[in-house]
Amino acid sequence: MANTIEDALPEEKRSLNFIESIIEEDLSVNKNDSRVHTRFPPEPNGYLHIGHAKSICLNFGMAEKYQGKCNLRFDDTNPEKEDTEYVDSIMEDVQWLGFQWDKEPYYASDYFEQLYDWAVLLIRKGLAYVDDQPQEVISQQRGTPTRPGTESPFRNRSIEENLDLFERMKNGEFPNGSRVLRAKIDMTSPNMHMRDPVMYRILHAEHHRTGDQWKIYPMYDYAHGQSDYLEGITHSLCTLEFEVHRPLYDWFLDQLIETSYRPRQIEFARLNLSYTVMSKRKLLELVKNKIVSGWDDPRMPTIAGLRRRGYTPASIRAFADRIGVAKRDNVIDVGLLEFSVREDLNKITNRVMAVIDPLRLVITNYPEGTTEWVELENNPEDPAGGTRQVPFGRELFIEKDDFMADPPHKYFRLAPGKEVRLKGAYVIHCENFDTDIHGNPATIYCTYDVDTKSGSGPKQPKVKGTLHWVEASQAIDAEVRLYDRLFMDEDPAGHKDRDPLEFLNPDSLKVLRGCKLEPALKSAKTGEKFQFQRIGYFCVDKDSQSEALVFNRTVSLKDNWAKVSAK
RNA sequence: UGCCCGAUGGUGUAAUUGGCAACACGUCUGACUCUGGAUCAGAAGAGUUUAGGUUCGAGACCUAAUCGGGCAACCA
Repeated sequence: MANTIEDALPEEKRSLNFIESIIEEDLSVNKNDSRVHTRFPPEPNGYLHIGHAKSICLNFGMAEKYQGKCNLRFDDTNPEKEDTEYVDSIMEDVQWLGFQWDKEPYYASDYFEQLYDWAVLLIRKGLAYVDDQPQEVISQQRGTPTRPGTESPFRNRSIEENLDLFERMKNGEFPNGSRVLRAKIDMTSPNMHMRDPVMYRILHAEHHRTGDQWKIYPMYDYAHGQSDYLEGITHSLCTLEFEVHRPLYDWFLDQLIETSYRPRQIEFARLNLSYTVMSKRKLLELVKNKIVSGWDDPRMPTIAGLRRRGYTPASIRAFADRIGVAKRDNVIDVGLLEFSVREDLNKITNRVMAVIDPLRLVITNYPEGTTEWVELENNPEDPAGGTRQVPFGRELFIEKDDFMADPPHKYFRLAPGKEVRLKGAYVIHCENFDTDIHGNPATIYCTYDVDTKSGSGPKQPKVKGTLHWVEASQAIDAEVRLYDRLFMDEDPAGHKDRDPLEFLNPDSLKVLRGCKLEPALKSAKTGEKFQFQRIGYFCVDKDSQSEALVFNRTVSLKDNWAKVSAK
C-alpha cells in the first residue's frame, strides 16, 4: 500500500496558522495547566458536509498536534429539530474521516440539570429574570443594531417572583412561548447579543434523549460556554458568525465560575466551495425537492455523499490541510478538492480495463474462435501492486472517442490508415470501418502484427497512441454513473433575489448502460475503487447487484487532450 | 447610522521580537511515458486596498478612508 498523503507534508516545516499561534502562546504561559482540549459540537439536525470536515480536521487536528483531547459533543438544545438519525450519521462520518473522540460522545442535554441550577444562581444574583411578554414585543424592545433597546417592564421584578416563575416554567405550568428567562445585562449595548438575551424558552417537546422530562430548554448562548467549561475545553473553535457572541460567552462564565480555568472561544472562517451550496437548509431543500436522491447522493457535498462518490478519508484530510484556516472569507476552488482525490486515488487504486461508450472493433487477421491472456500491471504507482491476466481476442470494444473517421491534426488515436497500441497487447492498423444507418461508425476493422506483442514481441514500433480495450466475448456489462457539478454558477447561493436552484446543472448526472468491463471486475464489492484506464476513478455504488454492477465516477482523469481539442 | 471582523498573484494560505513576498492549486513551456494519466524540469503571474504617520528599513506597528463580511430566532 502506498504512503498516505500526509506523510508527504513534513509537519515541522510548516508555519503556524493563527489558531496554532494562540495555542502555543497559551502553552508558553502554562494557561489552563498547558492542556489542549477541543471539541466538535454539531447540532444533530442534519448531515455533516465538507464544511464540517474542515472543522473536524481542525479540532481533532489541534488536539492531535498538541497531545490533547477532542470531544464529540452533540449540541442538542432544540428538541424540535434534532433526531437520533443525525446523531448516528454524525458519529459514522467523524470516524470514517479517521478521528476518534475522547471517551464517549457528550451531549449538551447531559448538562440540563446543571444549567438549570446555574440559571437559578443567576436569578439569585439578580442577573436573570422571567419576562412574560410575547416574542414580538421582546423583539421590538431589543432595538436595532443602530438604535438601543428598551427595558422590559418585567426586568426588575423580585428575585422571589423570578425564582417562583422559573420553577413553574420548568414544571410545565405555562404554555409554549408564554414566558422566557432572560439574562439581565444591558439593553443599550452596541452588541445586540448583550441586550438581555433569552436563556431559556418553554418548549413542550419530545427530546431525543431526555424525552418529556424538560419543559424548558436552554438557548445556544447560555448552553455552549458552560458545556465547554464542564468538559474542560480549553480552545473552543467555531465559525466567524459567533464572533459577536463571544462577549456573552465570556459573560456567563464570568458570573458563574470562580476558578481560573476558562475555555476560550476562537473563531475562524467557514469553508465555501465554488459551484456548491453549503448550508444545511439548502442541502435539505435539494433532498426534499428530490433534486438529488438523498443526503448521500454522490453529487452532494455531504460527507456521506463524498464517501459514496468514492472520496477517501485521506483525500479529505489532505484537502482540509491544504485550504488552511484563517479569518477572512474565502471561496475554495472545487478543483482543489478534485485534485486531492486524484492525488490519493492515483496512488492506491488498481488500473482496470473498462469501455464506457463501446464501439466494436474486429481484428480481421486474428484467428477466429480463439482468445489469449495478456498480462497487465495493476498499478504502476505501486511496485507491489502485481499483475493480472486479461483476455484478448479477435473482437474487442474500444471507446467511441478513440476512433474518428476524419481526425483533426494531433489526434493520436485510431483513424483509417493509422496505427495504435492496444494497451498490454498488440499494435493494430486500422483498415476500414462500417457505419450504422445514421452514418456513425459501427464496426472498425483492423489488422494486427503478432510480433508487436507487449513486452515479448520482437517488434516494438513507436506509436503515438495507446488505447484501452475490452475483449468482447468475456466482457461484462455494467452501469456507469457520470457526475458533474450540481450547479453551473460559481456561487449559486450568492445572488440576491435568485434561487440557487435556478443554476442547477441539467447534466449533473449521466447514466451510461451497457458499458463493457474486463471480467475480473465481476467480483467487485460495494465501495471498491478503481482507475478505469484513461478515463477516471470509479467506485462500486451501493445500488450494485452481483449481476448488475453500478459504478460511480469519482473524478475524471486530468485530460489534456480535451483541453487541446477544445481550442 | 451603531458595533465587531477582515483585506497579500486567478484561488487559497505563508512570511514568528519590523530586514529586499514564499508554498499549494490553477495557467503556460518542454522532457519522459505502452494511461494525451503519473512523473520530471522550467516559466509567467502580487510589490501586499488607498492615503498619511512611526522607523535606517513596514505586508507586518499607528491613524483615517475605501471595499467586503457579520450582528436586530423563544435557531445553532
